[in-house]
Amino acid sequence: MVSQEARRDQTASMEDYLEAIATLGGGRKVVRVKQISEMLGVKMPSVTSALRKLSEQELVEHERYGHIKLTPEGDKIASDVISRHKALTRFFTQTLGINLETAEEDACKIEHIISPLSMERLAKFVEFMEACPMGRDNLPGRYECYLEHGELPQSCVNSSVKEEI
Amino acid sequence: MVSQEARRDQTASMEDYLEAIATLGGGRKVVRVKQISEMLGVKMPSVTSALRKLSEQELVEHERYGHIKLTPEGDKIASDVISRHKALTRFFTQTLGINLETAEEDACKIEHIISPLSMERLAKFVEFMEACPMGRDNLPGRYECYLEHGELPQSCVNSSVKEEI
DNA sequence: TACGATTGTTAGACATGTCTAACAATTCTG
DNA sequence: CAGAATTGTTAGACATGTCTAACAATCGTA
Repeated sequence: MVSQEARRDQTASMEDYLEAIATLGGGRKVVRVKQISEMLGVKMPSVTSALRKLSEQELVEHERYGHIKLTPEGDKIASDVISRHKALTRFFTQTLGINLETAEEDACKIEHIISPLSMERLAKFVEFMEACPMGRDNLPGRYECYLEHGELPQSCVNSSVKEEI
Repeated sequence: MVSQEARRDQTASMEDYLEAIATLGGGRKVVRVKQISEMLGVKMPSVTSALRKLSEQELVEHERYGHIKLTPEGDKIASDVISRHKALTRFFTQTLGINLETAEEDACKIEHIISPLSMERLAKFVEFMEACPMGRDNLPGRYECYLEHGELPQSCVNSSVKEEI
């Protein structure tokens, strides 16, 4: 089972730019340099510079003072980054119980460096936790309990398993 | 519950150097520039350059052609990085079933960028999976099953839950 | 102990990606 | 529709961390 991801030969920075453009341009909205700069927390010249590089690679269409638009190839990479981002965010929020803000921050960094294999497995794990009748309900509960007490007292062990079977 | 980690104001690179020195110097063994360069896959001048920076910050003791040794402060940071590395590796191998090599590679990158909160929760999650009588045994099994079949058929659901209660 | 091999250092080039300052194009509005 | 405000670009400095090439120190051994 080979996953057909877009080629991952972009730097973390360039992936961030592609991701931002895809996100901002979602509903065919016009994408502006300033929006990108604000979303990524960089200054506008950094965006201009990145757009030039991405244009040279034909991942973005951009002419001076003009439209910013992903090419099909750029969009493929962006979609891939976004799907990694989503899976990671779900893992952090749903499995680990992290707040959304922190989860997004971590996802934003890890999405660029995690191996394709680990990414695929992690995504599957999240799916599993959502699909599994035990995992969906009991496991997070038991994990919560573990977080609170630092161990699994008998009451805790018993309280959340039986009714699921 | 505030975890008292070493301050995390080092770059990923510098953390890598500290980690390598700690690992190589484990049993009071002499640490050499060449070993560090091989372990990290960089050339020797990169190591020399890094050692100078770390010396300036008093995280490493190093004089020209001389010993390489972590200061107590450097050792604190290194230990912290190593503990993150171990927890991440355990997560990837035990929870996700990733091979050790890939797990180590991913751990090596993520250890530098994951937030303290997510790191703490992830470590707890691994502990939980090991401690939980259900998690330890059944959950990985069911997850394996899910990996293989892409869903949770009834037989799969039933086969690994009942006997644990 | 002196020479050759190995290890370590220095100097300086290079790649990436950021920034500020200055300038240019575009757009809004009176 | 002209000037002001906003947005975008260019040029060039800077930080990080890598590399190669050349040189220096150390070590093992004949």
